[in-house]
Amino acid sequence: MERLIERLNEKHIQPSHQRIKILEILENNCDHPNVNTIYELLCKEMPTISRTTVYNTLNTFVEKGLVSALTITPEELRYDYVTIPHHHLLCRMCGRIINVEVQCSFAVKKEIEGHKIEDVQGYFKGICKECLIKGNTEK
Amino acid sequence: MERLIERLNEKHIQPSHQRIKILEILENNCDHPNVNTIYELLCKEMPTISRTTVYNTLNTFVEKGLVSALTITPEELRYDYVTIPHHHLLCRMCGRIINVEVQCSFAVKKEIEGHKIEDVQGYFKGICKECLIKGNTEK
DNA sequence: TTCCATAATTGTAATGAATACAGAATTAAT
DNA sequence: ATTAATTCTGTATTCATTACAATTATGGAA
Ligand SMILES: [Mn+2]
Ligand SMILES: [Mn+2]
Ligand SMILES: [Zn+2]
Ligand SMILES: [Zn+2]
Repeated sequence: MERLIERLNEKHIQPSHQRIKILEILENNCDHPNVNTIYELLCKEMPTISRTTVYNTLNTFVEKGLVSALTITPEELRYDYVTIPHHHLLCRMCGRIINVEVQCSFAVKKEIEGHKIEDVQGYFKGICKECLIKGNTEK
Repeated sequence: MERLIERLNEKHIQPSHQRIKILEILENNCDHPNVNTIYELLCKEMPTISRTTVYNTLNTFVEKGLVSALTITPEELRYDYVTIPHHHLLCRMCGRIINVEVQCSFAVKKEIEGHKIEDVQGYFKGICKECLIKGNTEK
């Protein structure tokens, strides 16, 4: 709680109740939730929250570099509490996005073929370990 | 033209006029156009084409593995005539998506940390070479 | 504490990509 | 030519996201 307020202050974001709660949800949900998932979790504790507030807050967080947005699924943005670059796996069975440790030599380059690089995203699509174990392999 | 029909036949897609034209546009536009760009180019030669046909056709192409769809921009899908895996650069100034040669050792793996890998996408965000030369570096 | 300016939140309307669907047109088979 | 299947078209719908204006909360000055 104090730690969350601290993180908000570091990025010069006013720590309102809504913002603290949204950041807390991001911290506790490592499978990169979308706006709707965040909104529904939020409703349990803040029944008056507005969907617009969730959108506004997440946009602010991304602009200030507090969290990152992933464009992996075509339908919607997914949000990531972690901003240091890392790769992801999108499971086509359960829909979760899972962090993957990959040390890619190109992830640190600032220039490739004359183009200026500011951000790197790497992702895999497939079936996650848990779904494989459950035999959850065809829909 | 014959080559395009050949490619459609290989994938068991009936080579209708619309499909041939759409495939031709994809072949001639290497910056990974979206549906609207394809539609507007198409209108010049086929004024009666329907936007729905563009969507249907591209969905068919992707399902049959003739072209690939890129989820790099959050707004829309971008389409790629090339299906063999390669990396991309999204230019935040001109919006083009440019192919980048990167030999990533992870792009060929079939399994990572217990997860089954079926597809790999890697992309960079930044400013393309042409925009840098033009000094087109701040919007 | 009270007042005021600013920022944050909310609800509704609007936008825009993508899909659903049903009828029209085209093509292929008989 | 007739029929059946496929493709194409236009419209309506869905859904994520943004625009906007009104309301509420916040923080500082008096
Ligand atoms: Mn992550
Ligand atoms: Mn490409
Ligand atoms: Zn899974
Ligand atoms: Zn550019």
